Amino acid sequence: MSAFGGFVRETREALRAVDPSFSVRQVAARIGVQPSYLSKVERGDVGPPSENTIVRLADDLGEDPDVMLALAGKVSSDLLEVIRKRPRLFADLIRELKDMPDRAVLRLVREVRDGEW
Amino acid sequence: MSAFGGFVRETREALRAVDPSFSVRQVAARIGVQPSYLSKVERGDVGPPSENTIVRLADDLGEDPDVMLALAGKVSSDLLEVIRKRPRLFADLIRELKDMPDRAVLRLVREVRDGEW
DNA sequence: TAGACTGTGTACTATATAGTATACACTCAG
DNA sequence: CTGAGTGTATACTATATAGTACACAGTCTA
Repeated sequence: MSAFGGFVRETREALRAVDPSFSVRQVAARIGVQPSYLSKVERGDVGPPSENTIVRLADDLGEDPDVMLALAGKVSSDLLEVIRKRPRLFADLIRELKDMPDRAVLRLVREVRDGEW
Repeated sequence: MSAFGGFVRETREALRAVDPSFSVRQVAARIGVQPSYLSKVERGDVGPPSENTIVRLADDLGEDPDVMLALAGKVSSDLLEVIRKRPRLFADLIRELKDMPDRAVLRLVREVRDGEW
């Protein structure tokens, strides 16, 4: 049971407990894959789905797509594009922040967002 | 001629003008691929090589691996790992910085590096 | 003019990615 | 006791990735 698969199964089962439309079949139908495939994904029988499929799944389950992509060992392609456009700048920044505590990075995010600079 | 291939060819040719050991054959031998493959890569006849091969090539050519990976449409796997470990934090930060001018991001990098906070 | 280079064309390959399609056994409400 | 719904096993596939192996024609130089 992969980290990704386990997360999907638990999240979906929790939703199913209060809403029967969160069966494997119905979720699969909504996100546009075969039920057997979603079943295999949940049990880690196959690798995680593509980015698009993960995003549709995250949307259906009400979960954060970036977190679900991370569980699948991926990074959203829009973030990759930002880095690819200015690789030196962002590579330096990310490596610099690699070992910083969450609160330090969070403070940086807020500073940038609030334009305090 | 892809962006990546063109860059490799021009960089290698420039080096070859002053050092004959920068022929297709000899570079290919040093980085561990077939000469015909490197030739095809340079002409964009095939897609860009794997991350490992790009890094060895960047090393041999004395170029920045992050820049060469970016030209190949890729992002270094060590950066991906940083993001994957704290996806919410880094996704927010990167999206926040997406449209910021270079100097603003650079200032941030320096602030973090110099511990001015 | 032979030998040692140069780059490149052609053909092939192994592995991964991202699924589909169909059929099967089980459960549970009416 | 049936029929609608549940999850899953099995078999198959199309495309991409990341190259290898070998042969070939041209050039340069000693």
